[in-house]
Amino acid sequence: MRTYVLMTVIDGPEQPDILHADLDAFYASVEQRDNPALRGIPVAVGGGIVLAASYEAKALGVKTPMNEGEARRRCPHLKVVAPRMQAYADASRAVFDIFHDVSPVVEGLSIDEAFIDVSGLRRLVGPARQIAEELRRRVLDEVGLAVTVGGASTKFLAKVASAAGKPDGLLLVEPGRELEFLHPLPVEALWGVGPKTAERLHERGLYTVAEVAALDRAQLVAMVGQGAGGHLHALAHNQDPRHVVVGRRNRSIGSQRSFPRGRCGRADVEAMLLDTCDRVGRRLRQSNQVARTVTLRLRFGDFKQATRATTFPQATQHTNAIHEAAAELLNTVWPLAEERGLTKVGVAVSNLDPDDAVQMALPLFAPDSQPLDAAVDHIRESFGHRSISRAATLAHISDHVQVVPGSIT
DNA sequence: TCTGGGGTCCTAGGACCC
DNA sequence: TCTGGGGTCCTAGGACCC
Repeated sequence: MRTYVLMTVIDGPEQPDILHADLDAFYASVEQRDNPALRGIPVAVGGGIVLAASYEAKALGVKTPMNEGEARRRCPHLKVVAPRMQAYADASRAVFDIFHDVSPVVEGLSIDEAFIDVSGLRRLVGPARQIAEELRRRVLDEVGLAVTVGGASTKFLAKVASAAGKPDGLLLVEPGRELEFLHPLPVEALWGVGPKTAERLHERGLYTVAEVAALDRAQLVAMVGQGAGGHLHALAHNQDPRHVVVGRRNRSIGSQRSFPRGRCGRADVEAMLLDTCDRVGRRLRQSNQVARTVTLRLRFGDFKQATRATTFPQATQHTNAIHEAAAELLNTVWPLAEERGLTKVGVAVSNLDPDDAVQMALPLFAPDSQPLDAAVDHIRESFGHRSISRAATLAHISDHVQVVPGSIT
């Protein structure tokens, strides 16, 4: 058993540009905020499985995702409350409003964390520490939640810093002292190192980031593959060129459901499939996007997973089309599912494009008088993304096109 | 630790085109 | 008739993150 000493780096006059803000034990904290009887005691949010645990519960070994029985064994006085997703969404929105008020460059990562670029604010507002303190104070005063903030010169290290600063902390890594902070940490601190990769690194005697950093890229690539190897090498040297990106779009939308083995027959599975397709379709339309690929996700009795996918020539938003495709995919794997037993069914759509771009583009070109390629190029240039990815799509929508002469140059 | 539901990214192979 | 490189798109699986 190894132990690691976490070194605290005190920030000096030089201050980092990127903050990572992470709400502490988010769901559980919202419950404790809204119900005073839950404060100071171990609380888990969930039902059957723990979705979030308060710090009092974490201290007794309750983690996510742990099943409720195990959690109660570890913590007999655990108070388990049912999730209230709407309350968490509302709290998240209020917190993100504060983030946006503090800096225009905010990149949400999930319901409870975000990167914030403060590089442009030094002159206007002040250094990172001052901004981070203000942010923490406002989130506590205005929303009633504790947020931990990490700051560093890269996104990756800012995230590591916030993890090290938890709970209810602020940890800034002074520029120039990044490796001093990073290298003593366990390899698991590196973004992308989960159980499998950690095991492979441990097998070769690598336990700390410093030990990974001492290897050259080729050695790491030989251990864990091209992508992950290069990635690990870069992160171990705090090389992470990613910028904080505003308004990133989802690449997929999905919904899934699990159930005990043997519980569901074909009719039940089909009902669940229709329900998940309906949820996915609704969210797709709400987000003003269209999708071309439908993926059916299954988990069998042995917890092995399988996916089956199909791609339409033209994008759709309709529940019916999604459901037809998913039902057809289910048909093809049903013998396998019957043989092995199912424990999960899910549907996801991907290959997303903004719907409004297609709608807005319709009046812009004249399919009869312009070559399709030119029209496609024009739309792509106008909207700056793969708003239409195939001539087939264009041919399909051209029925609805209004001709506006001279609109293509 | 007997395993939720929402995602992201990478890899590898095959089809297909020039 | 055979051989080739480069590129894109699609499917399937897997690791990882919160």
